[in-house]
Amino acid sequence: MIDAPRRRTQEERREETRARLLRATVEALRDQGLTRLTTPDIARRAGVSRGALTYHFASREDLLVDSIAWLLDQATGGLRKLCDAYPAPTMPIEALVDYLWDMMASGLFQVTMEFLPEARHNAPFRERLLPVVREFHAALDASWTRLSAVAGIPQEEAQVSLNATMCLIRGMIAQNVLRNDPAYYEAMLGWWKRQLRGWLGQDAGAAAPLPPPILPAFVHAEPPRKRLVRDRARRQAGGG
Amino acid sequence: MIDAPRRRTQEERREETRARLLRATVEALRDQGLTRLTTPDIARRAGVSRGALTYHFASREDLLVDSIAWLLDQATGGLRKLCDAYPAPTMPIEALVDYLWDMMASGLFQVTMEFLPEARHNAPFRERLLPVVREFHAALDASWTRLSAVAGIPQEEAQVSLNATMCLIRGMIAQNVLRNDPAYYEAMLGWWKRQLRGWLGQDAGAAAPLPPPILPAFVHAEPPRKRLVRDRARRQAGGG
DNA sequence: AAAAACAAACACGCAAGTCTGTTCTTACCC
DNA sequence: GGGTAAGAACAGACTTGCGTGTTTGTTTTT
Repeated sequence: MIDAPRRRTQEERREETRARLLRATVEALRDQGLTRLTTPDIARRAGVSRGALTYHFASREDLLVDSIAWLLDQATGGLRKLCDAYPAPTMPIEALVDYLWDMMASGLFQVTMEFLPEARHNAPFRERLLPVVREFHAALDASWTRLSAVAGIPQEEAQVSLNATMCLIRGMIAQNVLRNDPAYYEAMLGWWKRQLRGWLGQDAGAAAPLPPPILPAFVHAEPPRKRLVRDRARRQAGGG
Repeated sequence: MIDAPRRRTQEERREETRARLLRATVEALRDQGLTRLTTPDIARRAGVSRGALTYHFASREDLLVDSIAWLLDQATGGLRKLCDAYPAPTMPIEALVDYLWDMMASGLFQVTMEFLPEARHNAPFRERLLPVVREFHAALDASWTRLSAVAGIPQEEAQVSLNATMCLIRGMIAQNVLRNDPAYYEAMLGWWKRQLRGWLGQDAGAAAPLPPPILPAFVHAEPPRKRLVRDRARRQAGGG
């Protein structure tokens, strides 16, 4: 027999629906991209009606902003947890770089690449994003400071080299879209780790256990084609 | 009196119109972004009719691909010219980094950020872009090799460090969208130049004359609002 | 009973692709 | 070499599809 849907408080209903929508939006953003991000799609993914969506979020843009904030919050939390995992001993720099890479490459920067262009051309949207992103950058800086403290490294040096690490990772992920060449990136990241260890004056360390990623793994699916490809969709007779 | 429009050959007409459309597309892409890139807009910018556009390019996507190829060709040419400018003496690494930064930040990577998400989610589009981008990457690698030769540096080392430079620059430009902080990037780039000079075993060099940028300077205008911002467009009574 | 939460139908705008008609070049012919 | 037919190049109207925001109606909780 099927349980009748348990009675929930209004707040429970509200928060669950909103949470489903936020997560669905981020996943759709990563898997389909911003241009293919439609409110009917999001509602379907979240398992709610479009009416529920429009009830909780007045516009698609509102939903977007809140979803991005949610994602960055998750990332901040993971980062904090990582730092907590290395209180007294020195954090192996390789583990840090690997963690940052996984965090960015598995979802965070994929999603960022989706909304950055919109932020560039849509001032109100950008303004709403700025405080959210500022908070994330502050969390990064705080992490670098904590790490430099436990490792006994000049804070200035840690800031610039670890922020540069983030930029390097961003650039690598961006390039990866049109240059899928794992060896290239592995070599570059390995080289970078060696440089970092030199700057920060560390010896080699063991690999570290990392907190789990925020989103489930992404498989490149490409479901129904939209818009931009209509002319390419003509099927050729024959051929398998 | 007004000159009657000079008689042009079909090829001249064709090439001029196509060139206007390619350039207009790239500029629109940079100034308005891919989501706001409409064929009526492009035609207007190019000073041709929409009919002319659709005559020369069967689809918006065709026009996009050709425009990107054109842009990357321009960049490749500039890079080659830069290398030619430093045949015998050692290229000052600062000049190289500055050139790459200007090239990427003034248009190339701005535009790239626009179409990367589309390439990620649109396989046919991506496949058409791959050979174009491969050629660009090959031109980069060739430049690194040439530079390493004149500078007497191990080629391997030059490849990885200069490709890393490109990735670093990409990441910085991406971050710049939501962290407009010139001092931050200047410091990072300066730090990076010092590191590079160390690896490549150079002394300080004078600033170099750089080839001109591909596109005219961009001023953030944000003309008519589209789509995503409709709800934000409500004007408040009063206020200046 | 009232309000919050949800559901679904409606209307508008817009851009891409298609199509039909017009102007400009070229090639051919006498 | 001038006139003309054919085709390239251009111009603009039309059609369709789709996604957003809106609105009106229903269920659930208070």
